Amino acid sequence: MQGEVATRLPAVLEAAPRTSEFRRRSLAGTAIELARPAHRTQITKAVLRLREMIFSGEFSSGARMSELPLVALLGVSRTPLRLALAELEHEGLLRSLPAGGYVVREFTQGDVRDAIELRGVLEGTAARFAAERGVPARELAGLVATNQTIRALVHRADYESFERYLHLNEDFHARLMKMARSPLLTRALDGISALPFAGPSAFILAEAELPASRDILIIAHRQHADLIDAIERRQGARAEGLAREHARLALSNLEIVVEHRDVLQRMPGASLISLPDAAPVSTPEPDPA
Amino acid sequence: MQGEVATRLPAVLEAAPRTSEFRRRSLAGTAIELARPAHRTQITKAVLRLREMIFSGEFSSGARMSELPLVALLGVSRTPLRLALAELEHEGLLRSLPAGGYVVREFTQGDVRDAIELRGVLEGTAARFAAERGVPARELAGLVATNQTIRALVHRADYESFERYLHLNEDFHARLMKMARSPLLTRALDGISALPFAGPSAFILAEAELPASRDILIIAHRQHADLIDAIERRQGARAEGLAREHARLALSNLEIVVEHRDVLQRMPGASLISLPDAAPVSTPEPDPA
DNA sequence: GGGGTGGCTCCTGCATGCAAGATGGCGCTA
DNA sequence: TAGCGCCATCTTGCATGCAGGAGCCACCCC
Repeated sequence: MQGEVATRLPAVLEAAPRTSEFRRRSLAGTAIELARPAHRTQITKAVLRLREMIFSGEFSSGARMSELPLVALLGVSRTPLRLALAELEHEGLLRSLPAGGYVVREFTQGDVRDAIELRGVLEGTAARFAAERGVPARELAGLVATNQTIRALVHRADYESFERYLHLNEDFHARLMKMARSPLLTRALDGISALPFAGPSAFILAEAELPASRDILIIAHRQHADLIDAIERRQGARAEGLAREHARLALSNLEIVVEHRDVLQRMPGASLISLPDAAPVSTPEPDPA
Repeated sequence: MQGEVATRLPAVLEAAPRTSEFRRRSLAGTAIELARPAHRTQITKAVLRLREMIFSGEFSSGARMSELPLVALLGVSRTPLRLALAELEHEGLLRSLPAGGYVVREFTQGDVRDAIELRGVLEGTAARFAAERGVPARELAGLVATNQTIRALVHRADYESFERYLHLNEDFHARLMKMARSPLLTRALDGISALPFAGPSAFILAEAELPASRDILIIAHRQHADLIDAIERRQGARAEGLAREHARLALSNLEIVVEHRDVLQRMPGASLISLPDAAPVSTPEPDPA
């Protein structure tokens, strides 16, 4: 089984950022990307391509993002490229230097921990808002249906199921956020979930590859169900606590994954995370550009 | 007394956004502004000026921010202006249109409420982090000293004291955030506090002008003290709850202020808030540009 | 031999010209 | 008279040229 898993992993690895991207665009995110579906503008073309390259580790963290090489690489002019770089800085993927210019940002393991905790705080707030303010029955039914579909997939091991699980999980969290009816909260959460390791499906990859952590899917499903129950019963504090704990599942996965560096390094955005002891990533030379 | 208050109010109104600006720059915010102190670049020049104009209500919410008029107005070229507009969009002050271009964003009273609640959630998380992770005694002493200085000002009614209070209050909240030692949390909070009505000193103006709400300063001071106590005792949940409730003081002020439209309309950023029933702001014509 | 200084090169920030698309108004037609 | 379509203008998106500044290397002086 492990063999088949390893064989089909690349497809899943490709799917993950795309799913996340879909969520970013379809939910709230920057209206620019929402309005221009594909590569309508050079800016979005550059943003999408750069984000993909950063996630896939083609730029080491700390690498300088000089404009002229990127112009040659992406085929866009400097003007839209600069807008794209500014966008990625706001997303947190790049860091601007005092003297000008950008470098790929580096994240510590503590940053990852905080990002996950912070997502729990914000999703907890969303769950509390939903419980306190009430949710139309129809909307709640949609959430229930999503989770029931998830239930059928939890125990299956094939990879079509896994991809569907990823999508449904994103969908569940998106529906939950929508129930809060708070644009500012959505915006704040998007600012966190834009980081590749902070989204609700970030470390799910580990659950697929490492059978020991597959139980987490069962737990996650139960937490979803309890969350729905709490919202339905208008139990705000319980809903908030459940959502926080639910996010902390990713913390467990983080710990599992740092013990299995090979799994971690195949995750999108792994090259951005600097681990304290071991070799950071594959390439020994940090600055090829 | 009320006379003197009204006479000196404009100075305070001018001071408020400047203080907030200082906090944004000095804390974490966008590294661009941190690196270039004054108007080193045309971008920051445009951002600062536009933000000031939006806060002071020179653009009505919904007004289109066309580039060429702004170029003539600000004396910068279109290239840095576009960067500045993108920056303000990320701050949440502008909204981008599907067809291109930006308009000044409009906020409902519910948005204001959510922003305040959200600030409470994030500051609560900061307080919890500080309590859970521990704070060096020296740093805690600094927070105590700040709050003791505030204590001396709570009962005074002159406006030098008031300006000092504003500054000290910002300082207190900045120190608290620093104690959390979480760059991502700081970033998330900055994303909320950038909104003119969401910062920790947003509605303090009401407390100065309306004697009935002056008690709130006393309550706020006590909450600060309790917050310090909770952090010192490593009581994370208590610290979180206190910080949330502390933010909700601003909700009280919001309610007070919507009853006194004249006070509200002199606040920075008031023109961005659409109130459900009454006339939106002073100017009857929404589009002077 | 080491440190400081001068020059050079690369890079970013800014301005402006051009083109495509959207929007609004006006006129024509049914 | 109302609706539709076309045209003109305005506005944004993009590309490129230019200048200023920071960083680096080499060379010279102490």
